[in-house]
Amino acid sequence: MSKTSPQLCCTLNISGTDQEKMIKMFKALGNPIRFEIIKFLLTHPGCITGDIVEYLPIAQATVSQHLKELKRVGLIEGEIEGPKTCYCLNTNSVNDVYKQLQNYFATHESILFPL
Amino acid sequence: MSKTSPQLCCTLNISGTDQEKMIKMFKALGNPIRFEIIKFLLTHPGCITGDIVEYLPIAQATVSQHLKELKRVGLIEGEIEGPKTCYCLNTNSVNDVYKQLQNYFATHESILFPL
DNA sequence: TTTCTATATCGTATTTTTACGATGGAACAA
DNA sequence: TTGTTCCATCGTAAAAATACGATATAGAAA
Repeated sequence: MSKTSPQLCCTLNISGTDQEKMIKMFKALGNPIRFEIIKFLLTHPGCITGDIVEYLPIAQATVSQHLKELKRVGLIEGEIEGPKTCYCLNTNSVNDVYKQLQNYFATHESILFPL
Repeated sequence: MSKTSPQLCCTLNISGTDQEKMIKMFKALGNPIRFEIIKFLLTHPGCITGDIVEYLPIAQATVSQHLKELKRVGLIEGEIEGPKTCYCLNTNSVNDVYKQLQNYFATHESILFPL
């Protein structure tokens, strides 16, 4: 390619795009603790912070920090109920990312599924 | 759940498992530069390091570092050809991760695809 | 009211990531 | 041989992530 079509430089000016959202979600899922939280919420929808803290081998403050990050990127939602907070997956966001991935695979099918 | 089934603590002792591999790939894909490299390889299979360096707005050493990381987690492969290195996606690994994701979605279909 | 419970946030220490220039080595060209 | 190109690695600086104890706050209970 160096000697053929000189492709324009990639600028990475993609703030707010779907791709950027997907990258943030990948990053969030790329941490073992946060991945376990997502898995836990799959099997325990609507549980409270304390349940997750009890399940994980880390301090409560750290769990809270991870929950905040998962909420920030849109993977989960928290609903305050009195002194507790109920967390559940944001299924819409999760589905959106999954659809984007499916789209990537469909678009580059011949490369990703070689005969 | 706090008052019902006391679930065992998650130990995160998952070294070498498929899940750990997937988490590492998520982490690798959770960086904008590395995501762009993967996208570039989708459209420019078999290109050399210099092509990627030319495309991205960062230094050659940094690109090389990211390529090393993508190779480490198994998303790409590099083949040395004389003084150059040809990179391409590891389609097997990519497909494996995709299949795992499909499995997660299928297993928790009722939660992830609410009516 | 006071006390307790649940959880978010603060402050901070440690580790990891990211980026760069400089260097080194391997293969090709002259 | 010498010089050049390509690219990985080294050394390092800056930024971000991760973790914890301590604290604050809001609601429930006493």
